[in-house]
Amino acid sequence: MVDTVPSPAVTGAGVQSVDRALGILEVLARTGESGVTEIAAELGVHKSTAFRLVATLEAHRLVEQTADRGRYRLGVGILRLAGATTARLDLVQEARPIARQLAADTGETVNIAVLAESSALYLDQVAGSSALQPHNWVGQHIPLHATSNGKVLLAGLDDAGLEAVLGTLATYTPRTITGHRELREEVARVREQGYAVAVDELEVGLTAVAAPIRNAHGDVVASMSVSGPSFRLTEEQVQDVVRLVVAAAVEVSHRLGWGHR
Amino acid sequence: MVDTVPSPAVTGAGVQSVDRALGILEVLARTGESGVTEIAAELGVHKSTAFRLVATLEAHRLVEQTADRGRYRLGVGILRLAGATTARLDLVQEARPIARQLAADTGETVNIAVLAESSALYLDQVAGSSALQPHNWVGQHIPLHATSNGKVLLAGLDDAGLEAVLGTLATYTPRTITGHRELREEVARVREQGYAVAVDELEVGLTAVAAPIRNAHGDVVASMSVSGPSFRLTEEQVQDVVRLVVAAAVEVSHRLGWGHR
DNA sequence: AAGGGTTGTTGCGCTTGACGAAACGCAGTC
DNA sequence: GACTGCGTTTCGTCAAGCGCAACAACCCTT
Repeated sequence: MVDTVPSPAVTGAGVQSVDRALGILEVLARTGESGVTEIAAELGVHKSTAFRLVATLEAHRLVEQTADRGRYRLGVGILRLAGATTARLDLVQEARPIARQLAADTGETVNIAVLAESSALYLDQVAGSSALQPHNWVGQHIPLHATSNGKVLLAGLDDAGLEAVLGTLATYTPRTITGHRELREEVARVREQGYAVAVDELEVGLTAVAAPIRNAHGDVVASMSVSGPSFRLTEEQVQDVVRLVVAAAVEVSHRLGWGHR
Repeated sequence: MVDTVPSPAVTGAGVQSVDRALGILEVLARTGESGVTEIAAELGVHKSTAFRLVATLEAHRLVEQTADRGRYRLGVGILRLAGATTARLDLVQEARPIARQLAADTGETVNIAVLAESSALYLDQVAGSSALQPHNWVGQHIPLHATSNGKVLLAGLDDAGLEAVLGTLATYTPRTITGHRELREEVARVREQGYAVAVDELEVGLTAVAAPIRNAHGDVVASMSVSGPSFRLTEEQVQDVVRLVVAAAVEVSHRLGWGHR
């Protein structure tokens, strides 16, 4: 196969039609909703081709159309697959009931994240009781240096690994840590105290507290966080939340075999 | 195309290779982990075909292999897509058309409520066809122990959470459940039968039936109810309404990803 | 160590199945 | 009412994907 066209959205490896179909899923994930013509243009293929691929995806419930002759968006089949994906991760299985309890106790949203290729990958989320809820982070890659989860995961690395993932540190808010030296100091602090706090570092008005989850060997395999609007998580409240998050993370760690000699 | 083999797992509609690739995802969702040979047998295709499809899926991170030459399982790309899906999946938005249909079928008012800090918060309401209509509850906080919606939401909690929200139980009518023990029994009954009924418990002359709405993890995230004057919702009518409400709630749950496995 | 029996992986022709062009039905809209 | 946009359908063509078979690691048992 030769690269005749730039083909912007398609990686171009493997079975062509499958490759294009998966490209459609990615387009829909990015745009939220698109028409056949729009998708075809994005992939650089003919309308009819895009239509046939979309129809196949629709037969498997991976996409659905909004009206009888309307645009397309991602469907519930994706959620079923996602459920099966997390079901096999015993980390999520073990952590879920504890995360749910933590969400109930704090009234805020609980997230579980792992380290994946220089960023934090969010595996699971339990919504807090409040009507005001943040958007769903599950499946998203989030910068390590601007989140409480990320700092906990960084603190779990040794110095060599830490160095490897530190590239340029993007600025999200005035409070984002952007200097290598400051970040290293912050990571050392997290390591020492066993938890991390991030106030307005990723988004102004967003506060989060995170603690490490360890496996039987004591390695930090994941991070559990409570996050909510800064006006609800004031400095004194954070102190209470820290205790709860750390206790919950320790409980999960125990379930994963940590601390049993 | 002729049906040479039964081809059990594949629907057989649309673009063949895409259809097969998506079939692989479904196989992996079901088995959790499979080898190329196993997958090929399941789809009724040659090993090499299965391998190429799997490799394409892997390029998009939808599947990943356990070791360098190992079996395959669903990958993190699925989670990423799921994140984009739930971002667009609003409970109210998904439930709206179904609630409207339910209101049309029953002729009564349909409400959707979530749990919010020891009370039921009404998110949406679709008016029934009758001229006699209750006032609009949207945005109001309603006691959990005196409504069908509230009892469904209580039934979705574990025992610890249930205990936490049970304070003093206010009396609204002679039929309001006010004893902790009776309420616990009622909640247990709701849990078992999958729906709740409240007759004259909040207001004399007001009858309501509610069923739980679940997310992809099976958690009860909301409750959907049909309510109307008790003289229209007689005991026999309630039986029909129960079926309709439960069916509607299940349909909404499916749209939110519930029902895998 | 040597053997058979598994895996997952890779070239290679043949042909089937997916592609693009164009036409179609249906909504709005000027 | 012609026009323009959409999603959908049909159809002939040809290359893209398929099955075959050989390959390379890995387990077993011998």
